[in-house]
Amino acid sequence: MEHYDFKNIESKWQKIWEVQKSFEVEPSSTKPKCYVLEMFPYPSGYLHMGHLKNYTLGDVVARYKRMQGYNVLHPMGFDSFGLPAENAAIKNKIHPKKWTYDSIAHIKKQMKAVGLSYDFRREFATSDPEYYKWTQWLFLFLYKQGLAYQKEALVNFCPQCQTVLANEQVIAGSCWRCDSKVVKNSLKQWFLKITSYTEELLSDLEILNEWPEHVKTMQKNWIGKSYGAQVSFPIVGGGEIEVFTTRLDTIYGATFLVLAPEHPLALELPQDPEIKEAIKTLINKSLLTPEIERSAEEIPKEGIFLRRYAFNPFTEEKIPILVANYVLYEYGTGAIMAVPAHDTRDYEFALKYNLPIREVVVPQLGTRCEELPDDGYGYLINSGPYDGLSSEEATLKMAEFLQEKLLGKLTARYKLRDWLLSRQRYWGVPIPMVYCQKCGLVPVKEEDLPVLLPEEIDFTPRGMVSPLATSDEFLHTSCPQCGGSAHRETDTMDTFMCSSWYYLRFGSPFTNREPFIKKDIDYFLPVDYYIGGVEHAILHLLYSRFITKALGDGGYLNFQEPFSRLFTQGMVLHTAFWCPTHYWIAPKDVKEEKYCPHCGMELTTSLEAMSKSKGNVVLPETISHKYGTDTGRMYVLFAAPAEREFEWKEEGVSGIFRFLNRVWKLVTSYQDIALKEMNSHPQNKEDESVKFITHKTIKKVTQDIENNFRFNTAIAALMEMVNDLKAIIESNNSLSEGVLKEAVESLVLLISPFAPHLAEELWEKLGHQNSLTFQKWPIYEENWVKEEVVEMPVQIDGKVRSKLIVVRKDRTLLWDVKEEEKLKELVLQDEKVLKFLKGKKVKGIIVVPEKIISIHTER
RNA sequence: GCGAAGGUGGCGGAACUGGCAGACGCGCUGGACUUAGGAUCCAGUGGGGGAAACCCCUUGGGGGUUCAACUCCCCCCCUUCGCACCA
Repeated sequence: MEHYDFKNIESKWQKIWEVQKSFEVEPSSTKPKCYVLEMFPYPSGYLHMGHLKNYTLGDVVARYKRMQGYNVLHPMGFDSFGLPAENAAIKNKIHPKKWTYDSIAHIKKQMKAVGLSYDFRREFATSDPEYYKWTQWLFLFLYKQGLAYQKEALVNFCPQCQTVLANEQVIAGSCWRCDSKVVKNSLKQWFLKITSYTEELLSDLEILNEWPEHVKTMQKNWIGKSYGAQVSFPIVGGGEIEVFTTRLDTIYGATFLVLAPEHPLALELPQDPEIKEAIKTLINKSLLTPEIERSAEEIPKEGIFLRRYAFNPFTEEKIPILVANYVLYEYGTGAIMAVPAHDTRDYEFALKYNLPIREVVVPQLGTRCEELPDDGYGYLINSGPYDGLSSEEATLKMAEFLQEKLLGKLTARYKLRDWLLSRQRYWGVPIPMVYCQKCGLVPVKEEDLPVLLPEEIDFTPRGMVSPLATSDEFLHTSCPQCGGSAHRETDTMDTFMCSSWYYLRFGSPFTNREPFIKKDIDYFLPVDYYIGGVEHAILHLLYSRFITKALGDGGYLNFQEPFSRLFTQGMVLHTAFWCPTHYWIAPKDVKEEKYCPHCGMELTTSLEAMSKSKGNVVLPETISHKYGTDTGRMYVLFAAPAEREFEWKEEGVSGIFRFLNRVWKLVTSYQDIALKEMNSHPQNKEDESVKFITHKTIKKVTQDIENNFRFNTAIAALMEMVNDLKAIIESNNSLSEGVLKEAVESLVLLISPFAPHLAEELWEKLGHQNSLTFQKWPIYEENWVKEEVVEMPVQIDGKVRSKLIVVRKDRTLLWDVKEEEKLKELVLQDEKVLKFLKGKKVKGIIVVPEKIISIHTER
């Protein structure tokens, strides 16, 4: 018998799919669409097991949906602008462009070798001028909508990467890429006004029913809405300080005010030059220290009294004004009312500087707080006319008072801030703006796009200035408005801009006259299944949602949300080694157990997500060369539930390979069975068993695919099917061919999304002419998913003591109530049951149809 | 500190709205076929007791509800991941 020759089979079918253009798709007026998208990769050399898992998840859905009759859009491309290309280029002295496109070529080859069913005609890289032309167009669109603006701002700067970072890219005060501490610098920067959409971004989370809850929570936290009040405190001697508080009810306990060091009033208010100096020192200090050290719990609170006072509008007392490092300028108004009795931070600060503490909210009237600070809600004391009110009532009453006196009102604040777009780096999309001496800031004309990234350039990072500024050819241009001499904006865009709209372009990549043809987008979008890692839960997804909404308001789109269904897959982990001085050490370089090859330091071993930078990648080829890519695909799906991370281990792979071989042997023993016309109606008991196995499996696999990517159990069900079929076939020769044909064909169809090459070959061997890409997915008959004979366990006092064999009526209904009574009689005649009931008194019998019979006795 | 997810054999993991815990796979043990097998096939495999029939125990720990609990309730422990001076 022919053996399972995966090498030839795989290349054969990959060629056929290519020649037959199996996966190319166009909008159709008759077929319903399904848009399956995996997050496209950053092309950093090659694909590893983590990518394989991600793309296979999508591929299974895509292939399944095709068989269900959907017109499936399944595209792929490359997120190819960004830092690593530059870093690699500097390190290896290759141009980022060459490095990037070499990478892309290699990765594409790998993708094809895996048999991913992409429409490669739609492929693009975000660094293609044909694509970034439209990214620039998008920027101009936002600019015209008033959603892009420039601002001198304190920005997060990473000294290691030599670039400005968005707030989202600062993780606990460190750079998201290299972990260096981030410092603050002042620079004129481009921002996108994502805050115009804060409320929509928040409230539309409600309609994303098919998104994982935790991702929505993360976005909610990031947007960070909090309800409170803004209150003006009049300054003694004129002026006022506005604060934001979520605890208006505690305002009688506000015994001092605190300004952030950067607050403009911090330098204006004090009259004493000594204090001014001290404040300047404090400002510098808080700018230079990273926002928060990764593991350090807290920066010690430091403050300076300005020797100025404000009136508490409620108590009308004079309270001191201070400046302190624990108040953030970016949040709220940059100033707070301090209520030490009911806020831990204020309490700590008050103790240190000996400021008054006044308890104003108690848990129950007539009691006192057990311990201060106490940030719980309760009832007011020491609060004048508000005494005795609950926190809630008091807040409303106090707000009325504020409104009357025009001193404030209830309001909400958000943590979300505008998206800092500018990057002082080379390998990115040039921002299409021009500075004219006469006209000022002028957008590049649409017909002059793209503003090409110059290739001959020294792209080493130089800190606060983009490398583009060193290219005279790029820099000097004429003004689009007056034609006079002008120079270009030299900053490039954050690469999240590139990935914030790529899913739209996939729906319509063939036009070079507009970013996309609306009619095509109307058909294919939104994305039905979006699959990728949780690491993009905030940044990429929030930006994409924002861009979708902005384009929608501009009339370009007619849907609210770009991704209807989101699936976050668990990462593939592998052992990695870490040296405190030499960072990640590739496992292949670790010879002496756990010692750094460079310095001999002891290495830290940990499980990490596979990534090139950690050196712990395993390539798909290590499996496909030995077992074939179908085995590799199936293994990453079988090893663990799709949403869970798992540690890569090669040991388990052979199990899948053995299984595919069993499938091969089983199916090839029925060559050309498809050519015969046969009735699949069962003729005998064995036929019925086979029929039952078949339909039970169809049901299970279908539901597992539909129900949240439960591919691991779907594959287990297929294994069970094969095991059971083999057992029956080997012990019987009375099986009807029609029933067998149905079983074997179903098996091949069911396995095809997972192991498409094998399935195609077997389908052909069975005698079919056409590729099974568009074969109909099998449908189970409800009649045949339940076995006729049911074995019911009998429990006595909670322990299984016997089993009762019951025959189902008409395959559907098990029994009616009368028969339930009969079963009770029956079970009391059972020998084993009688044995265990000896000397006991039966208190009750419970019959759960299809499940169990439970007897309990008096105890 | 706050929030979320999770803890089941030697390992990865199954178990639908409470109904036979350990599906499926790896590994391991024994056997068959073999010059050989790291190929294939068959059998066994949670722990303990017993010659056996069988019996007892077992889903992080402790309590509870129920005829019946991995599943529900209360308390505690541990792990992972988010957020973290956000007023």
